[in-house]
Amino acid sequence: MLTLPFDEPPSNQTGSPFRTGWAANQLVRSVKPEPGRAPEDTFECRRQNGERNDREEEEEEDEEEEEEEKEQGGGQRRRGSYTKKASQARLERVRLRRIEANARERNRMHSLNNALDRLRKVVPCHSRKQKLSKIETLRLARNYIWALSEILNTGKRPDLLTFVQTLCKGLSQPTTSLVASCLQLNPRSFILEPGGESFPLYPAYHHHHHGAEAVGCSSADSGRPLGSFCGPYESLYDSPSPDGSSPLDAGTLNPAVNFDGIFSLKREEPVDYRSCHYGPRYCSVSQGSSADLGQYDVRLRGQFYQAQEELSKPFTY
DNA sequence: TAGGCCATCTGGTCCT
DNA sequence: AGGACCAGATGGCCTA
Repeated sequence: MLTLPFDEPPSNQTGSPFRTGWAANQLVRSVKPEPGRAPEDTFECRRQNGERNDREEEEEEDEEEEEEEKEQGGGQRRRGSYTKKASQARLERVRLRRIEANARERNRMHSLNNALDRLRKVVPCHSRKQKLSKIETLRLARNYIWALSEILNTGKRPDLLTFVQTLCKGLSQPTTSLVASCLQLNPRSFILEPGGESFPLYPAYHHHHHGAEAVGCSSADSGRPLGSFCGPYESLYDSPSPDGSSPLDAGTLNPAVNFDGIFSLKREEPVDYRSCHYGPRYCSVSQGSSADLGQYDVRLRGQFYQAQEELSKPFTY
């Protein structure tokens, strides 16, 4: 399922929260429930069980200490109160450590989310309005890498349909639809059944949008079954699917410098869109379709530079 | 309302 | 000892 983007990732982990007294704030928050959060979700309340465990442990320790004192013939009251205070301090330390650990964990997850956001931006279909879920982002990225590596390995251009099928392998239907919309394909034409076979075939493209432009191995307006297209994973790809073994698994993929096809990892000559296999409309941002394509980025060709630049950035958290 | 996704807390484990 | 990493639990939000 696609999820709506949150306003702004809690990014810029410029500093650990507890360097700015965040932990202390949490101590306050632990007493006063955070608005919008159920009371039982507060640190204090949610800790009830764990806290009790900690306290039980502390009390057990205290008992042990007292027993030790008795054994040693001590057991004076002053010393007892002293250990009480000491255990209180220890308890505070334990609580503080927990709060700090929580903050670190939160930070860690934020870093992970930031990385995922960056991944979302370099994945073929990037929507500002509807963002891919984490799992779908990872799946799409994997498929994308797989597809690119196959292109580099075989040196063949995939037809659009095959390419999109590869991208959408294993994705949820909403994500598949999104990718299809990005590439102006009819999702029904290539959505794979669980077994990996295509659904019964329909005219593949939105004729109303850019006309019946021939794409791939077939003419779009012929109504020819998609089976007559370059079959998925057949003509182009040697490996059966992204789910099977891939060159990435084998570690045989060399970093490609120039592939004069759909994707340009590095290009020395000016782009000639007449040679673009998918036509110029797939080489730039789409706009104005029934699926409100204006909100999407399709990262092919020229946009790939941007993607690469994005990838080249050092990871900053 | 159920299900998906997410953020957060938490305790355990491993590593330095 | 303390931090990083991980997975489970929990509750909130959103959508179909």
